[in-house]
Amino acid sequence: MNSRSRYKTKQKETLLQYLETIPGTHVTAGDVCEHFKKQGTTIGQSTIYRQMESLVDEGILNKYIIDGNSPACFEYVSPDTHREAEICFHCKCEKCGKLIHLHCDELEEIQLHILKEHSFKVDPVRTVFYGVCDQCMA
Amino acid sequence: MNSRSRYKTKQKETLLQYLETIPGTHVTAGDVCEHFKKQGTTIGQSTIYRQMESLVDEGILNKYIIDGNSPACFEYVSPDTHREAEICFHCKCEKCGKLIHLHCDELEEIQLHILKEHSFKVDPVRTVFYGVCDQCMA
DNA sequence: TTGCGTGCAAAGGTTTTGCATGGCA
DNA sequence: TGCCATGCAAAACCTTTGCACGCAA
Repeated sequence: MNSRSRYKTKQKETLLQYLETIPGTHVTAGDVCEHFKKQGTTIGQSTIYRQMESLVDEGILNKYIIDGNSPACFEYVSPDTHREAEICFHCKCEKCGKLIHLHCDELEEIQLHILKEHSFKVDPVRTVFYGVCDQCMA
Repeated sequence: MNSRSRYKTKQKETLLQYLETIPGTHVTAGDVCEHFKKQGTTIGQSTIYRQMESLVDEGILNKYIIDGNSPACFEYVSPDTHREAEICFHCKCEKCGKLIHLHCDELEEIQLHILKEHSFKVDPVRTVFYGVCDQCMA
């Protein structure tokens, strides 16, 4: 629940610059830490956790909790695809663990349907469909 | 990924007996541990975690992940509501914590749609829609 | 100068695992 | 008898927090 940051720091800028290069990709906080470590750029992990959390609050990152034990996934949402991401669901295969992006108008209708008929406002960012992917079905 | 248990043990029976008394209630693994500790019945926590995980595999328990840091929630599903649960989705309000059961033909179509168009077989028992209920919207 | 952001290390809490023992079939 | 389940403790894991220092405004 960090409010929007007030200072512009080198770390925050570096982090944001990196995230902008991987739109639509899922990364964990650990992934990001490792990226900077390999690159030689050192940003403390607490800073990464804290900054990413405020980026979520600012709507620049989406945060997905796939399952309780694996780390949370973050995804950069560029300003122009922001609206699109609002109607993007995720599917998690319970066999192989694969995470699939689902992008479909029909799913938008579902949201509307549930809202109107069942008075429930679904949050796609939080919601994950669990099931089995085609490869694992065979 | 524990497969169905083969032996019938006292611990498993005790655990199941307790869970049957609280259908529709959300409990964490920790809650269950504490319950037995207070009651004098001692079941090791590893056993509780392991048994509950296999009960999930057997479809006797549902497991919900509310958010990554808080512990996972389990819910007993009685046999007679089990079949219903197969075509029943759940909505979890993120504000008040209320759990809503959705039974609707349109949702069945969605499953079919995702299966045919996106080659993903959704498991309704595992899948939870997160969002905000009507009371909390006001 | 003020106080926010950073970084390190350590804590926090949940869940998993190794291994010897005990119980079911 | 053979093998699974249990239980304890410790590990593993992700994430948060305390505190002193440095840097932005």
